Amino acid sequence: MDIDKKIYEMHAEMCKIFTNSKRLEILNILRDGEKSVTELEKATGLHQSNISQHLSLMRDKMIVETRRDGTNIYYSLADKRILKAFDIVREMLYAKIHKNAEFAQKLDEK
Amino acid sequence: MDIDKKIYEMHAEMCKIFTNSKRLEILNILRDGEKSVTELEKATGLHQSNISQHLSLMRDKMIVETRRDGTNIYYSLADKRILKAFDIVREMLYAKIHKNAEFAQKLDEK
DNA sequence: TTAATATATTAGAATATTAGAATATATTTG
DNA sequence: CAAATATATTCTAATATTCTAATATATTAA
Repeated sequence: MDIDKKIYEMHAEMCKIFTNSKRLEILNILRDGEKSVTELEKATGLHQSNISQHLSLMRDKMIVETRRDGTNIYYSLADKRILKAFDIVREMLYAKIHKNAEFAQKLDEK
Repeated sequence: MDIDKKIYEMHAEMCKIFTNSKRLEILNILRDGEKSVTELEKATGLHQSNISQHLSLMRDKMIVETRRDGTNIYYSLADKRILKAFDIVREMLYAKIHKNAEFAQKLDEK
């Protein structure tokens, strides 16, 4: 298969991970370093099974890595470069929000 | 609603656009500048209706912009910053491929 | 106005994703 | 070994996404 197509598919596949706001929240919490499932449960308020599902998915896709310490399992980012990509998207979103706000204001002025 | 949650949701929503390899291919073609639907049809080999659907979606989400010239409609990127994010993801993917290849080679050596 | 070209929309079947409930597994402590 | 704690897995109903084919709309040229 065409190598370019393959990369597009891998890219699309990776982005599927980022289509869930809870997963993005989890990843953003991991920005500061590894966290256990329980810590993530407290930080997000999600059900344990649900967090575990999200983490399992992200581990399969090699977005996060794990380290066991006793009964705890600590999750961390496998490649911190993803944070840079997230930051760019966030910049774009803020710009979009700002643009929309300006547009709304112009409508009000009429 | 919590502003952070809102941003995570917008981010997730935007990433939905990138979960389709055809859309990523289209966006990458637009890297070089605006293209008409027909040009994109030729470049990708996709059905016209399908391209139109993808473009319509990306236009709704303000990822691409349009300009009409006669019967042609030219599509372009609304915010070129997205390309930088794509490049980071691609770097990560290449690193992952490389890592996997090394691992496979170690297995062979045994 | 009619034909030709470019683009958009709709409908529908196949497939994928989600959260939560229930259950299972693994580790430590007593 | 039994109990307690932490984490993982499985199942299911609801919802969302995909592509193709068919049809519709818009613009230009004759």
